[in-house]
Amino acid sequence: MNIKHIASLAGVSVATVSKIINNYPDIGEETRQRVLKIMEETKYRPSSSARTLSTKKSHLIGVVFAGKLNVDFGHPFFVQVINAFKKQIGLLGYDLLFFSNEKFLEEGEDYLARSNYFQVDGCIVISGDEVERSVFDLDASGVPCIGIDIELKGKNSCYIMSDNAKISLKVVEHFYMLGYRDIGYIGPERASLPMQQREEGFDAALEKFGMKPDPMRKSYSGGYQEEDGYEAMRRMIDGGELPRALFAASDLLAIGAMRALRERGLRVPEDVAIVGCDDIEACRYTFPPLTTVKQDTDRIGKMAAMLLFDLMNKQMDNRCIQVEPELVVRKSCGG
Amino acid sequence: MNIKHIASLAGVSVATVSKIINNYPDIGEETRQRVLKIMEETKYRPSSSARTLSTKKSHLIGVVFAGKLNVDFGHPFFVQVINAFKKQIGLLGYDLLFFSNEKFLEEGEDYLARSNYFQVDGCIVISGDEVERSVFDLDASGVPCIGIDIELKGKNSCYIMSDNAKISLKVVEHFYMLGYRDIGYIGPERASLPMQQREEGFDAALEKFGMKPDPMRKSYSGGYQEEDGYEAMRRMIDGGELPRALFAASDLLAIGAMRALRERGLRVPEDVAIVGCDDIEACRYTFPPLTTVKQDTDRIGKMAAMLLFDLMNKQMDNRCIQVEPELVVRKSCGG
DNA sequence: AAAACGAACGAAACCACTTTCGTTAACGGT
DNA sequence: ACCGTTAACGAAAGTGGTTTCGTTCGTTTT
Repeated sequence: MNIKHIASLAGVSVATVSKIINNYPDIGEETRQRVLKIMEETKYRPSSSARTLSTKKSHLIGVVFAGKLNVDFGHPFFVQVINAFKKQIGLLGYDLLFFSNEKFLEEGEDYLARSNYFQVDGCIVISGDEVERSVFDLDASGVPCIGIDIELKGKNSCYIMSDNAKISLKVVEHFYMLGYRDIGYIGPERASLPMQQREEGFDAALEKFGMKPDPMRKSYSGGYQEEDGYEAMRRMIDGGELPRALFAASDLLAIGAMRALRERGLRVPEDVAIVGCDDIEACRYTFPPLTTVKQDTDRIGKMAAMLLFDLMNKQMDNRCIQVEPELVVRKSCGG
Repeated sequence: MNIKHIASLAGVSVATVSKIINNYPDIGEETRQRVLKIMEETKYRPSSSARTLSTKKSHLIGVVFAGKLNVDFGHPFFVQVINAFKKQIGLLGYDLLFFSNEKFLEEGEDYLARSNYFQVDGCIVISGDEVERSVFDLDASGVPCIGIDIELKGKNSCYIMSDNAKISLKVVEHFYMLGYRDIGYIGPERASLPMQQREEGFDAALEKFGMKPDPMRKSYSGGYQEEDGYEAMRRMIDGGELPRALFAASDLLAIGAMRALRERGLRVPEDVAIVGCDDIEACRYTFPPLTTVKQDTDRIGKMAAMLLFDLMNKQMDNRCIQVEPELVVRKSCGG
């Protein structure tokens, strides 16, 4: 069932049918209704590939998980963002295409090639840790891109992330209000931009409240996982200088740290208060429930969609949007 | 940069280039190499839409989340399955297209229409709770479909789910070995097929071990969420008949039940032992860590991909595959 | 009544590729 | 020298739409 059938059923030309589909104004009302009715009855739907072929617009958004394979559907933050993004971009008439990196990595293909192949109208790129070069090729190529937690500099790109300095500020402030003057930090060492910002923001916040950063109260983790937090915490305990309050740069890190603490007979929050970051679902179910800073993933995803839409449809400057974080107080700092 | 450019650069016809791309045998080795070299240098990639248009194959798999909107990227089980599925289907050369239900629900479009529009080669449909009619239209249409946790009967469909009866059997057996003779159940009442199977399997398993099902030891939850488990547990506590062991048909339910127990001063596992189902990430971080039955999501996803591949490429009978579950012992039953 | 005009519609080129079928030339066999 | 065969390649007809540019015809203007 294609446009030709519809045309002949309605006794008009294919051009006319096409114009009706695309809301051209130069069609009489009676014919429009007649054709519409036939399309309805036959459940006709135009073919997206034929359409894409002639218009160069696919109404598809490519989704790229940048970074070593751990950033995929399993990543809680990513999942929330993409969920919100999907809702909003769906409302705007786009569908999501997930590039499968498996096959094409082995064949040496890259994201740009995939984007061209499918003629996606734009891409959202979400970054975990280190980012492969091919992501920046894509960015530089002029395909409209919006980056989450990654600095994209292409002329048709923008990027969005939480205000990470403010995240740290909020936790330090929270500790300070609770009377803590002795605050440690756990986070990955050579890390993504957001993580760097969190650490720098942490140091800055300490200063702001009249405390001074102390390298002895920092413990660097290899990665972002629970296990990494566990290791980092153990090293901090064994190192001797145990702070009374601790900011872990991700919830998983915090959860791992709590496990290490518990193993050594230390109690949260009595012996050490702790706050995480991200507000993944698991925070609510730990013991004690973890105080954390929520990244506003709904807003990030939604903004990403709207920004990308603008990027695809009008000229725009490259810019970065920061999204306000929110402290979520649970039980891991007492109270 | 299209096939015509390549052809003229190489001094051959477009037909020849096309044949080279598609590995036709009737091309001389020298010309093949020459053309290949040019394609390499120009980074040429054929257009997927043109290709789809003429071959009717898009190499795209449609992903449909069936059920009331809660089944999306936020659903842990779904996410794990789709992740494994994506890996395997990616290896086979397919990419994933997520239908955005937002827009098209409001416009009265359905899954079948979307599938036709994009000419997806097949679909994976993942079911949470109740399933809208449009899913069965898709199933019946002959588009190759594979269902996860949903019984699809179309002639080009298969479905996969965990062996839910065995899940229940394994938990009852576990409790039995630990000496419990008094086992309760929490689960949704009017529920999806897997949930029904779990409940029936539970009853059957009790009989098998010489215990008898007791309605007083069942508490039905409205849904699948933590809150639902909390409510159901409270009702059970207030109802008076508190079993010493409890099987919750999902981890979130179990986590909610644990919260209700703790609130009433009851301890897990001392006062009541509990096991959940699914093995979501949070199980590891609850207090105590939750013993549960792991659905083998890797295997489910992978099998789904391979089955769908067969469905798309050869004639096959409709059938159902059951996947073996695995008990994961943590701390919520003592020991 | 002739000219001008606008509304409604269609012819045809185009998008980038696939695939069938035909053509050509070289080669081996007799 | 002639025929049959095969290897290597190209012409052209699809595939299902979109869009430009006419064309036709009824209506208004002068």
